[in-house]
Amino acid sequence: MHESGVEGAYGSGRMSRQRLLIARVAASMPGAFTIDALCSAVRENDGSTGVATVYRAVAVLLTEGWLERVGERDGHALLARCPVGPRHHHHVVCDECGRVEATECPVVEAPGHATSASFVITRHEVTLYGLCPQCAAEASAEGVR
Amino acid sequence: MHESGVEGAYGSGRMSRQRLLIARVAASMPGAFTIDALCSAVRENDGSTGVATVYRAVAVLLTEGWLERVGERDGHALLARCPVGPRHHHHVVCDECGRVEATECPVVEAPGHATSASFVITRHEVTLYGLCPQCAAEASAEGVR
DNA sequence: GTGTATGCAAACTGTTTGCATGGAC
DNA sequence: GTCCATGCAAACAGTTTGCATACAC
Repeated sequence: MHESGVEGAYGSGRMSRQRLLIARVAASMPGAFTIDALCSAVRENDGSTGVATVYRAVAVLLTEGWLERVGERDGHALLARCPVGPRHHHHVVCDECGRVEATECPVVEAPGHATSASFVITRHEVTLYGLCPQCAAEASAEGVR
Repeated sequence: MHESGVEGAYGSGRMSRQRLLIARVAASMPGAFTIDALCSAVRENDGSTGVATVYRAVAVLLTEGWLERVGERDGHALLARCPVGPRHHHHVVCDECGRVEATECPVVEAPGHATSASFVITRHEVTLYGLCPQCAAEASAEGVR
């Protein structure tokens, strides 16, 4: 594997053992994750890594665009390594397993849209939630049981 | 004025001086507001009202559906009294003054949507941000100046 | 060698909870 | 009269910061 592009993750910042670990763990997450899930996973791998380091690293990864905020759950931000890059897109989050995929923008920029017609829309946030193929299959199996 | 429907705001809960004040202040907010903006506004009106009371009241107002989470700014939830009611809808938030309006759902439920096709979408969150008519007018006036 | 990243712990912010008291119904 | 809502302060969770040390470059 090509290390998932971990090398440039911190931009011009220095690469340390901890930062490498944090980026690797983040990249290996199956889907969206909260910061403290990341903390746990990192510390499980190396208990000597402090939480502050994880927070600082994540802040850098976010400003570098290597990680993204893709939504939220129970008031906690959901992060994910998004392969799409800076192109305009949104995310689908699996409510069951947290898997995240990029999706095309489902928003109609209809100019005559009812109440919003008088607003000048500059940006929008969209997150779709549901079940990924695997979880959907399991759920329907449960239902039949 | 008809008190903006403050009477039923807390459902079957009891109405107190503080709760009445909190609901009135919330209803008088020009647009979306954060909890601590509400706290400040309430305490400005009656310094003896504790923050805990505001938080507890807001929790009730949210579960009653009298208030709604309409988005977020700097990691803080934006709340607003939404006149639309429980019908499916979304919000347009003015980045400048915080004014909020309801808008029709701009999401296309296209069944064949690229990557999300394999996901079973159960819900979505959409918030539009931009400038309300007034702020847009002011902004363009600034630009011309 | 220089300067950034780290670990630790303390500080800090926003929110919730326990408990005795006051007030709504 | 009963029970809910309040105020206060303490507890709490999540996050950030200060500082001395370790390490990348």
